[in-house]
Amino acid sequence: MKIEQAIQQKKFRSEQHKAHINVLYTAAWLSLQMTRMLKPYGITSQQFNILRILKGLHPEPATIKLLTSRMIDKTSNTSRLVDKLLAKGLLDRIECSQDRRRVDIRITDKGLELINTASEKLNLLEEGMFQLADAEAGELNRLLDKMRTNE
Amino acid sequence: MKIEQAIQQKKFRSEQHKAHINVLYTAAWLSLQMTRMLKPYGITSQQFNILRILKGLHPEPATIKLLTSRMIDKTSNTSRLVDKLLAKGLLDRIECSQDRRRVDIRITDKGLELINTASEKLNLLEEGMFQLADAEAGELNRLLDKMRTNE
DNA sequence: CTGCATTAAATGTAGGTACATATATTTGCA
DNA sequence: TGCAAATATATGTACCTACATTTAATGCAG
Repeated sequence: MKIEQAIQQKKFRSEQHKAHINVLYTAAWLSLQMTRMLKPYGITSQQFNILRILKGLHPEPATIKLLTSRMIDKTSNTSRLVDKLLAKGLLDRIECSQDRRRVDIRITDKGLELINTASEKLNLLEEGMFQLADAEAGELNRLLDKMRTNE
Repeated sequence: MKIEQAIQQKKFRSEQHKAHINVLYTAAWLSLQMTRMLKPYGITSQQFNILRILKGLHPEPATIKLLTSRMIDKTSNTSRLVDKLLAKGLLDRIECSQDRRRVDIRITDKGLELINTASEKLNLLEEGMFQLADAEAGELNRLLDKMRTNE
């Protein structure tokens, strides 16, 4: 569906303005797909994001600071998200002996198992979702990176 | 900044997967810019979205249902957002006499004034933000629309 | 013309974000 | 050494989303 139909707006000030709206709309749509897909696993997409980062580092631990720097949403409240995952037994929190301000966080076996199963589902979702050829996806990445030049 | 640096991840499963992450990241970045820009005006970006739609319709009113269908985020809680704007005197709510389930919502002069001032600021922000040529923005729109083919 | 499905809007609840501020620990330097 | 600045994490608050449920009014089939 074209963005014009999706939000029932015929005209836009410019192609740039339309692209702004289109990025927001597409991200909301992608988020919703992911939220629904993860629901049966009892985690949210932000929580999934944290598990994904921890899986990549495993068996090395991460600090809250490291997790935050790798999050897609930079203003996420990592401490509180970690609390939720801890309560579900999906990760461990160990106080760091060298620097007692820091906390080492490591994914548990239960966490690894969950993310492996959920990732398979997510891959299937992405396959159906992505109608883009490799070259098109590459161009999309280039354009998005360029859009954020003033980052 | 490239997405690889932004979230400190060197490798992605595919260009498509990278594009998925990139759309989410770019939207979060755009949202944050907008949130901060609107802060001095005392409204959030969701509230701005509602005022923008009402301005486009003015002097015609909108129902909650119409507003929802035009929102960028389809799961927004339009009733509650309208409540907030009503409390600030930026719109009026009139019960509809033909169909007493419905509520007619119209932007006030104060609302129009606010959105006109805020829009100027937003345009300036967008000018600085968009490094994309018209043709590039057009291509970005095409690719995003295609990404959501299964919508 | 009545009873039930449908529709429009509001609301309860759990989880998230944005930002300011608090708490604890470490570092650096006079 | 001692103490202020810097750093790592946690927390309070206001606003937001996702979804199920509620309330109220309308439409329409028999």
